Amino acid sequence: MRPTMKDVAAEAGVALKTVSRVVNNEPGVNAATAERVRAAIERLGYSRNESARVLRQGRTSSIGLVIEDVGDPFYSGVSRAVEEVAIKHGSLVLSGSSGEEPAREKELVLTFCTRRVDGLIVVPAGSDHSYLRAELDAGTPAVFVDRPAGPGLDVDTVLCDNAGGARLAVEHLLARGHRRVAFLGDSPAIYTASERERGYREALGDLVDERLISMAQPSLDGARAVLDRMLGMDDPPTALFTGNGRCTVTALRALEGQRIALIGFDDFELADLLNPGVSVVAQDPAGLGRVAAELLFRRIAGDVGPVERITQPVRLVARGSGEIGPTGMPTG
Amino acid sequence: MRPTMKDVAAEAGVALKTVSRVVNNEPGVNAATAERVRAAIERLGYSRNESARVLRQGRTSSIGLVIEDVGDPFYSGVSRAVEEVAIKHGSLVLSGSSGEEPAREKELVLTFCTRRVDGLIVVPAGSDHSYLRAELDAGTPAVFVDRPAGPGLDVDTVLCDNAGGARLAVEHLLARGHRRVAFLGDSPAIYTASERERGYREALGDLVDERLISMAQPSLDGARAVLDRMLGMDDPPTALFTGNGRCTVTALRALEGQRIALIGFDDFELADLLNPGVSVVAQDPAGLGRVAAELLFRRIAGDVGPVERITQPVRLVARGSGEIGPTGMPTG
DNA sequence: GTGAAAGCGCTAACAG
DNA sequence: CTGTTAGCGCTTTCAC
Repeated sequence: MRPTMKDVAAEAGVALKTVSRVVNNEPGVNAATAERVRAAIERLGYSRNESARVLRQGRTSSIGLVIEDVGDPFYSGVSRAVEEVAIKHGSLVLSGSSGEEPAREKELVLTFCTRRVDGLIVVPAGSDHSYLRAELDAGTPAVFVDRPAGPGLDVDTVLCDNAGGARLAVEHLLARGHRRVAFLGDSPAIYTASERERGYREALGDLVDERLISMAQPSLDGARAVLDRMLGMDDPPTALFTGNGRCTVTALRALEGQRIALIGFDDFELADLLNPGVSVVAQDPAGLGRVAAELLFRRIAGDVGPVERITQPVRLVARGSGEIGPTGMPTG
Repeated sequence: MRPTMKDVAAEAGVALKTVSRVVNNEPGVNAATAERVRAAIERLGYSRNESARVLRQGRTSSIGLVIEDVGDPFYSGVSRAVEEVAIKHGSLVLSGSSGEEPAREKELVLTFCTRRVDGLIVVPAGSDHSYLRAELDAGTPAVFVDRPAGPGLDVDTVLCDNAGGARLAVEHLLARGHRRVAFLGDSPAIYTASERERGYREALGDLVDERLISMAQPSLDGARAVLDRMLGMDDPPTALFTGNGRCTVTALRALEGQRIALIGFDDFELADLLNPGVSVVAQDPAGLGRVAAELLFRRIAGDVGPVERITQPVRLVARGSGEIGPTGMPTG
């Protein structure tokens, strides 16, 4: 169907290998011959079959990316950055969403391996990654992003400072006079959620009140019930710290305009347009993706240095909601 | 390095082909033999090299997806849906962002073709797709999404009703008494932008005033200047129609709370949380992606019916900003 | 400079 | 039920 190198060789009246040389810009081909080959390629509309090249060379020039959900702005930011770096290295990206299901994560990773990707970038959904051991041993490097690999797997990891960010947020609220700070986080099974909870507890110290902590998948009704209960207490929270972007948005909807200090983990588009603007602890998804991808390509290129564990800083972006005082009035 | 079928065959004491049969679940293998092979596979940690299979079968079980930017929520929605459908068909997705650059689009498409993807889904950035002719002729089906292919290329296309949606928005404003409706759209070189402009003009008819139309890349300062100019006129607009999600957000920022009726094309997260809620013409990115992918897989499966041009409906979501009257007061 | 031959790991086609 | 042979399209090796 499609013309092959053999066809081009016949058309140009040269040997197969000469075509290969021209296609790969290898030196040692007479300029006139090369020109004849190029003409034949043009005439036949030849394009190299990468599958055959891959089979022979063992390098696919592609990497696998497993994230939680491309539809989520945080992960699509990571995605975009990874793609960018991959292009720069002449590599393509095979990507898939795990939807927070460990089985799906495993399936995607193994499928990518079966395609012999040169490397893997994984936002893990599960906590058992023993299935990766064989692939790592076979020489496929992997970098974990946003969450660490399960126990027993020593692998490059790029995280952001979850606990530190949470401390930052809570300290910001404490400095403005709050003593009753509630926490709405995602399921503690998720690494980032439990790390942020840890930072929250560390910052609050003796002020921790278990009744002000709720860790669960954020549904609107659920959040509403939780907030109603908390705000109905004798000593209700005067501030709220939400554990990720989805929690923040859910909480904002559930609050229905009730005025309470709020800081959310994760920045989101339009946070500045709400009234008051939503103060957040901002991560840098693009930075996360870029650093992870660059590390991966270093490994692919043969870097066998010790396992790296990189923590990216986060920063607090004050927009108003986090600067409301315990009495409901804005503070410095 | 990695074990091959040959290794497994040796380990199990059978012929290569028997291993192949077991790996592919082909019938006609003695249960005991199959078990022996499976044990060998397990022992050696064998996983099939998909590259070799691809080379032999000519099917890569992968499709290429070219969008404008994975980081954009609209396109990541499309992406997610495509991925979903692909998984269902046992296919992987190679994806890349064109960043609205025709050269990048072409490069991505051709790279995917060189990898022999089974099919292509393309959100075109450019308007010349003659480079695709050879690939289509070679039997690689393609579906264009969101925007049609350039002239001369008869190919399956899934669009949404851009002009109809724009009409819907403008008529909604007209019905509430507006006579001065401005339009802030993206560059008219982009198909969706010019289609929406067309719908806007059709709905307004004689009320069109060229001074109320601005079509350009939406920068914040640019939007601010345009809006200042328009709102400073003797007969300023009382309503604004924005041509896509980015334009809407930019306009909202530029307006800085100035109260004017507004309807935007494209829905966006948190539109309901702003005050007033932002009325929009909502597309269905997931639907767009799903329909396109399903059509593509029908083609890959051999459907050679006539070229399809599918238009997806849009719907108006009233949230408040589009229901402000010419005097600035809410209307029914 | 150029070319012939071998083989990457697998599946298709046929033979036993 | 099992095995043998050929060959997908390319790169590698070595010979001319």
